[in-house]
Amino acid sequence: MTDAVSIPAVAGSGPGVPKTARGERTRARILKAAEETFGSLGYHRAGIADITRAAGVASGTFYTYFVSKEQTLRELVQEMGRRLRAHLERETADAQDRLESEEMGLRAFLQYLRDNPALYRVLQEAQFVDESIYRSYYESFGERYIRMLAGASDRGEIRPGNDEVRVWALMGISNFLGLRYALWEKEMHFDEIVATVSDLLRNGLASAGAREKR
Amino acid sequence: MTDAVSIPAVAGSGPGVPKTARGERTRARILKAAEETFGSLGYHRAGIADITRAAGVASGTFYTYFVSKEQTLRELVQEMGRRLRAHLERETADAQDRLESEEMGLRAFLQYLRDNPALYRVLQEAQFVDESIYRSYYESFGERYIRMLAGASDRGEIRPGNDEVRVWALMGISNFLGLRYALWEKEMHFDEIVATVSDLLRNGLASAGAREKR
Amino acid sequence: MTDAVSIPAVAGSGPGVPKTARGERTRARILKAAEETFGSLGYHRAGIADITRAAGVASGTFYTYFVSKEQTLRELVQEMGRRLRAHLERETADAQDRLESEEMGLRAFLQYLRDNPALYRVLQEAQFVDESIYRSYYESFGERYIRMLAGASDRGEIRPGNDEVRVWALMGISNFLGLRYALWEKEMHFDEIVATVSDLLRNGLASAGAREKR
Amino acid sequence: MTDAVSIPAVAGSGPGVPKTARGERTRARILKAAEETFGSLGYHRAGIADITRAAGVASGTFYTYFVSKEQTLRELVQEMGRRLRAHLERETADAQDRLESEEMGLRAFLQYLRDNPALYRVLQEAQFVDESIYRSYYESFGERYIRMLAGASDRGEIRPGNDEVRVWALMGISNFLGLRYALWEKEMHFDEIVATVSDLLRNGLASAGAREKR
DNA sequence: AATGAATGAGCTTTCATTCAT
DNA sequence: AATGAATGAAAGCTCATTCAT
Repeated sequence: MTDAVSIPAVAGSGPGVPKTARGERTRARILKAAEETFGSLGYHRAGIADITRAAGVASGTFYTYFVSKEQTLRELVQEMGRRLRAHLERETADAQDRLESEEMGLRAFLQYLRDNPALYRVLQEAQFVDESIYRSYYESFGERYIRMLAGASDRGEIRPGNDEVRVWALMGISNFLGLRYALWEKEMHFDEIVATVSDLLRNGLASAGAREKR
Repeated sequence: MTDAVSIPAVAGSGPGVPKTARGERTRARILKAAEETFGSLGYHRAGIADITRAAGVASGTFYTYFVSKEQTLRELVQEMGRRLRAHLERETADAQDRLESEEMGLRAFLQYLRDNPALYRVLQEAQFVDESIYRSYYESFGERYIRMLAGASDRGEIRPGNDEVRVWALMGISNFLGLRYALWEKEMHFDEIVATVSDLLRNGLASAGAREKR
Repeated sequence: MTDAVSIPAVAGSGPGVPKTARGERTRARILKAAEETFGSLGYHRAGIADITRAAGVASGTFYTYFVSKEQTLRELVQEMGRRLRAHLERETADAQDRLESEEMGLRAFLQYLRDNPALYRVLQEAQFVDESIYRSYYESFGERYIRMLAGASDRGEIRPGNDEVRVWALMGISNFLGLRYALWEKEMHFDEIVATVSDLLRNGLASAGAREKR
Repeated sequence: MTDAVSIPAVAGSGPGVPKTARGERTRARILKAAEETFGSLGYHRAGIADITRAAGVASGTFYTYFVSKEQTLRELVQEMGRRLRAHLERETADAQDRLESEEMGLRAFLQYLRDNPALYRVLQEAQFVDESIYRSYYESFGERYIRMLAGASDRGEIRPGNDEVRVWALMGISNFLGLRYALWEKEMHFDEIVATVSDLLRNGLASAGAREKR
């Protein structure tokens, strides 16, 4: 967070950081077009030509601001991660406790994904182009998440447990529900989804009668 | 195995279905090599030449048995799905109830993934090559799963709820934990993971005091 | 010389050494076409497409046998050097002494260059693509040459002197005369050229009266 | 210097001949940078951007003073040739006779090349970019040289002979010795080189006993 | 005059697929 | 059935040059 101010992200890694406002605009247009194109065609099917066409610039212009297709994907993943994180923080700011925060976070995530479907595809494809960026995406996500669970655990809001494992479980839940209900079939109301997960987190899956053991 | 008869168009597809035992062996060698190669290099980086080299045959031989690289991926996903399902069914056969089945299933999945890391990558990459095969993989998986939850619900083993949503949540949990602990870092004992998830499913995430609401 | 038998030159560095006679023929056709194309258009202006067109094969076929344009240039220089050396050895075999050998060698070189004009251009351009190959071309040439002068010096055929310097001077003479009279303007009879150089080598440039000093 | 007036079309070519002193300076800076860049990277590897970066100006500024990369090379060759010729004339001014002039000229050439290594590369590469400029470089050089030999011949300083051939032989000697001892390996003292060539020119290569014939 | 963004033709290289043997 | 050579479309990328400011 602190470095978000002093370091202009990884943006400075391009062959030429734009020096004029016009250049800045063009660079942004291309990055946006890359997001759309990767999102719709997929990273591998998307050619530089597709991106520049979508951006309305000549193909060579891409290389005025980006070193390579792959490097652009990296930058995109980081930027999209930043945006998502900012969205989630904003949307969960009013939560009274962890459980409520989980509910608000899940709903916010589903909405965000429905509005930004490219996020999912770009992220998933990045996984096999450069695993490290994908890992760092989830690990940076996970670390904060773990701290939040630990805090909630200390405050007695949630049961003690292995927070790392629980965090990855929770991220898995969001991820799959997002894929299924925010990207594939959008017929189910998010309230229903959130309520179901909420029940799972508040009461578990087991019926009261099956709750003993371990 | 039985469906290999009913869906021959997909399972045994290829310009020439092998008629000799030797041909059968060659085809199997190539498919195995494709699995390994897709698993290690990834679908896009893997070339037909890499596959045939790994299989120990000439590059042209690939097309004696397979229509295309993409079609091969499809076949692979189906076969890998079948194998995984068979494994899980075998490993959860002795479960006394749904919760126990969940525990055994998760452990079995983690083990399987650790032993067959290619499964994850092949499946994930297939998602963007042909979404339909990926969806049908999870949907066919999900349908059985939903029926199981419904049965357990009827038997009073688990709380009533939206089974479809719960199934996708559960699949998300397995998937992420598998990626994190069976593929990336293998330092955590599966017992710990299963216990944590088990606690979540049996008692929820919330502490007893925070359990009211809805 | 000895390795010319056991090691198939640098030819084996291509992506695929041809395994069939047909492949052997194609590879040779491409290399020949590369020589012609580099010779006429020059290394930089010559595209792979020019080469393959001249060879009568598809553009991709080039990469069946060669790793890159640059690597091909390297191989070409080595092969052309070998051929020239073989030619000179053949043509100077009957020389009675060093001076006669110089005459026969110069004439043979001029003739060879006139018949193989590509040699000059390919070699000169290679100099700036990969200096090492150019240096090794001349140095391997020079080493033999030095030994010959040393032998002649021992036998009293030539004046004692710094053989290395003399060799480079002699190579410079051939080179420039070749460029001027075998490539640019072919109007002068080689006899005249050889006679002039011969006089220079036998009697020096200075008139008898100016011959003292040092 | 004087011909800068008579051949303005070539020497001062450019879309806009600089009118201000500042423009003059910029143009000179770019030309100097071109020399350095062509010399170090080579004509083909050197991009306009490399040149302007070295000159400390924006890339577009190049075209304020030069028509094209190729045209710049041409101008450079001419200028470098002029400078070399001026240097040689200065350094050989005190020579008493032709032989001494050859010695002083060779030494001066070696020194000049060692101090201006770009000369060699720029010249050699120009050869295949525009043969005519290369030819005219050597031919203009050669013509003066021939006249000098003819004069020396008339004065009885050197043996009569085909001066054109001898001139090209002499230029070849300088060229190769320069490459070998002023650019590649600088370990040998120029005195030794000059002495060796001097002996060759004064007494020939042949020992006294082998001097008959023709 | 000077800047730096923008252009787009052209290049080398890859590789799934087909063909000839 | 099997081989490996041959294909050619397409991709990513470069860079001399032009344009807008």
